[in-house]
Formats: sequence, C-alpha cells, structure tokens
Amino acid sequence: MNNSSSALADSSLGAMDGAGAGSAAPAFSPLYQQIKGLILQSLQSGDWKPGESIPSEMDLAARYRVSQGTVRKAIDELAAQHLLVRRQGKGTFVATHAEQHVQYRFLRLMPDLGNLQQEGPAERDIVDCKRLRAPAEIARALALRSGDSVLQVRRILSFAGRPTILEDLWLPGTPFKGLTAERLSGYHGPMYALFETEFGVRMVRAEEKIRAVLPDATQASLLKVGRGTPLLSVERVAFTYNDLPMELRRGLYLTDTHHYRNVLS
Amino acid sequence: MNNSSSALADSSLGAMDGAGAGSAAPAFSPLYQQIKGLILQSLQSGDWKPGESIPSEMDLAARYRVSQGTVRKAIDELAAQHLLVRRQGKGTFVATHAEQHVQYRFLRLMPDLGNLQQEGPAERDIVDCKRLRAPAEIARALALRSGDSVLQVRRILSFAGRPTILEDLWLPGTPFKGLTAERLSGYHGPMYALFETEFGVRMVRAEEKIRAVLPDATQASLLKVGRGTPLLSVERVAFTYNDLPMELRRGLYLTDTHHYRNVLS
DNA sequence: CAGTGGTCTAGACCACTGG
DNA sequence: CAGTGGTCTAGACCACTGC
Repeated sequence: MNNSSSALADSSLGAMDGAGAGSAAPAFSPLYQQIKGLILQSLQSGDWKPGESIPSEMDLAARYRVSQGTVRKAIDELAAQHLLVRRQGKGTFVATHAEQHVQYRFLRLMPDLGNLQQEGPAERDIVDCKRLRAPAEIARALALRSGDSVLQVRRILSFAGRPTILEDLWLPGTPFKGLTAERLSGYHGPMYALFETEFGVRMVRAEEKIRAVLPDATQASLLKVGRGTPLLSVERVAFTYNDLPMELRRGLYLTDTHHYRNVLS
Repeated sequence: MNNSSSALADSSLGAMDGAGAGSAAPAFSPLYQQIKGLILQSLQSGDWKPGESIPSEMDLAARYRVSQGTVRKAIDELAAQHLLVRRQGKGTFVATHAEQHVQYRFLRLMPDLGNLQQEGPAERDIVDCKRLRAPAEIARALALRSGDSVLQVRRILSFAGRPTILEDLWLPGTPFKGLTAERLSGYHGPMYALFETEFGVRMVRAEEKIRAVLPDATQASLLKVGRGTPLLSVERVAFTYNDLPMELRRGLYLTDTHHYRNVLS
C-alpha cells in the first residue's frame, strides 16, 4: 500500500508535451491528462484490482511529483467514467461489477411496475456453451481473425418464473480460456463480476444497437411466446480498458411487462 | 453585460448551510452548489437565453463574492449536464437545440450504414395538430390535471423518402399557446429549437421507455408497413429546468434499416 | 493585444470514516 | 484521533479567440 518509489523516471512530465520527433500537431496535453494515463496503465496492468483501493491523492501526488489538485482532476475524470469510485473518508477504489447496488450496470430492462430491478434476482439458465471457430461477422465485432477460437453461450433469464431474456454471447477464446458451462452455472452474481475475478477482464463501456424483431422458431419456443410476438433485439459490444472489444451479446427482450429504460441528457 | 451589483444580499453565502429552522438533516451544501443554484435561476428566469453567452468566470466570481475556482466548479457541473457550453477563448454559452452539430440531440435512431445522421435532413409531415382536454394518462405524465388543455401533434419523419418514424406528442396548452400546425410546418429545424425561440421552453433532459410492438391499422398504413411488422415503441417524457415535464412523445420507429443507438458507461 | 476559459500550484480548512 | 476525500482561496501562467 505504501510503495514510495514511482514507476516514472525522474521528472519526465514537463508541463509541455515532450514529443521528441516533431510532427504535424504538437497536441498540447495537460499534466492531469498524462496522470490520467498513468493511472489507467496501473488499472490495465492489474496493479490495482477491482474492488481494491488505490493510493491516496497525496500519495499519488508525491509519486508523480505533481500537486494534489492535479491528480485530483485526473481521478475526477476517471470517476466520471466509472473506472474509479470515490468514497469520502475511506479512499478511492477501482470500480467493479461485483457490488450489490451497481449490479446489472449494463442491463436497462426494468419492470413496468415496481421501480427496482429487485423483483428478486433473475433465474439464469445456461442453454448452451461451446467453443467454435469465429464466423466472419463475430470475428469482426471482437476484432479477431475469422476462424479464431471463440466461446459461445446461450442463456435465458427469467423474472418471477417467466422467461424474459434470451441471450447469445460470444467471448474471445484466449482471454476466457477455462470458462465452461459448469463454471457459469455455478456462479451466482453478475456475469461481468465473474469475468473480473476469474479472468481479469473488466468491462468498462458498451455500445448497444436496438431493434424490434420477430423471433425465429427456436427463439420463440425458448421464450415460450408465439412467433408473432414482437421482441426487442439488443446487440451489445462491451469493451475493456483500451477500447478493446471483449464481448458480443445479442439479447431478445420480452417487453410486455418490462421496458428498456434510457435517460437522455 | 456588466451589471455589478449582485442579486444576493451581502454575504449570505456562509460556508455552512444557513438553515434557520433546525430540522432532521443539516445537509451541508458546498458553496459551489449554491452558486450552481444561482446560475440555474438565471437560466430559468431567462436572464441568459439559449445561444447567448453568460458573464465571464471572473465577472461571476466578483458578483457572487467567491473565487474563480468556485464558480468554475459550478459551471463545470452545469456544462457536464449540457446546460452550458464552454468555448475556450470565447466564453461560456447557454446550450441550445438550435445548433448544426448538436441537432437531434434526443434522437437516437441511426442508419445502419453511414455513421452520420446526415442522410439528408429528415422530411417532416404534420399529419394532425389539435387542442383537446387531457385524458388522465396524458395529464399524469405532464403533471397536469386531467381535462386541462393540451396540444396533440401527430407527424411522420421520412428518411430518403421512406416513412420511418411516426410520432404522437402532447404539450401542455398554456406554455405553448399559439402553436399551430402551420407554425410547425413552416419551421425548418429541430422542434426543440422552435420551443426555445418561440415559447421560451428549453428541454434539458428526457427519459425514454422502449418496447417492441405491432402497429394498429392506422399506424401501419401511415408508415406503409404490414400489421405484422415489429416496431420500436419509444415513449419519451422531456423535462425543462426544474424537472418539470413539458412534453410527452410516443414514437414508432421502423428498424429494418435503422437502429436505436445507446452507449452504456 | 486584451479577454476568455484552462491548467497548475501551495496551503488552509472542512466533512467523513474507522479504529 | 489520524487519514482520506472535498472545498475554497489567491495567484501565476498558458492556450485560444478575435480585433
């Protein structure tokens, strides 16, 4: 917790960008942005793990040879991106998906009645889980070469005993080596939390494309609805620290008693 | 631009909350939050109008008798909420819907191909526009009494000549007195921009509930699709400064060549 | 060039947490 | 009580805009 000597060489952090090889745009980068980058490195490299606390602001200020205000501004931005969480009086912590009140951070489906996501935790059934060679489309989304090994999972989430979400998801094979259906079924808690603790992969950001569709025969029977029932198709790509895509997920949401909630600001 | 005397009494802004009547929670409120409140008041009251610049940070610091850093932090938060826009070297401006690059700020529908919203500006057709007594459901969403006058508009947006969005929207009658179908049709630009310039109503935030639905006969014919075509139902409530609901909008989106885009972070 | 927002510092003090 | 994040200040200087 109190390793003093910094990973930086002495004071390579001039206020100006230290770009050696002159190029088109000098692209002035403020000190706090550089600090932000250094903190990010420590997060990516696993120096500070999800749920743990990072060194105090004073500590970091000393390490990086800047003022507290500067590391503060860096941390502010990382906290705004939900990479860090500040807790007054306690410290600054690496954000995690494994917390009670932030569970299902990326799930926007809400029951029409009863504001909370708490109509009891969802029941999860793994329908299928296998490794395969990535089809071109999947490979593209995950920034792999087509033919690379990927893990494909199909599961159903039920609320109050009613199948509500049918999800297919694809994970790159290498980072998720060792993930099996048993491992998934045996785990209770958000899937993204398991990714963190078991595979060191933290999902930081995601993009979704939403459409209205009709299910095919298989999908309809799994969700126990007719083929004419309109469903929400939610295609999500989730990213780790470096904007690296690490998951492709295609969900079909039943929206007769639930809705997808979004806030625009 | 340079009115010096402040709207505040002398120095009623102690660092501590000046709550007289003691109650349960003292609820400490930092100075910059109070400044934020004062700025908000000036925005609501129309002192500073959309598109205009507000006084400089130094100016405001002098008015409110605080340091530049404090008004800076207040402005930072308001800028994060998109109520203000900072422009280095020029000043701080009141955000507006009437700008080229932020047009359609609340519209998340994107063409599947061609990243931009620019497949040419949408063609807009007002199908219907009338005043009526608010049904209970509409009244509730707009925080009115049922029976109060509301304006109901139905319109169709087409992209590349193809009807893609069918929208019904309801506005409270009083603030929007004088709004007619002609006024709407004659205006080219975002509807929310017209609300700002003509009625002084600025939409600041919105919440959407999204479902997959099938159209009824009327809706299907207006969108020129079959009754079995699944559509995205997007129900939006838009709010002004005080979290006052000022618009209810129900959209049906055709999502065969477009999708609703969302980013989770 | 003056005026604006943006960065950085150093220091004082406050609020919150936990031992 | 010590340690952490949170607020506030005063002042210096930088980057950007437009005249």
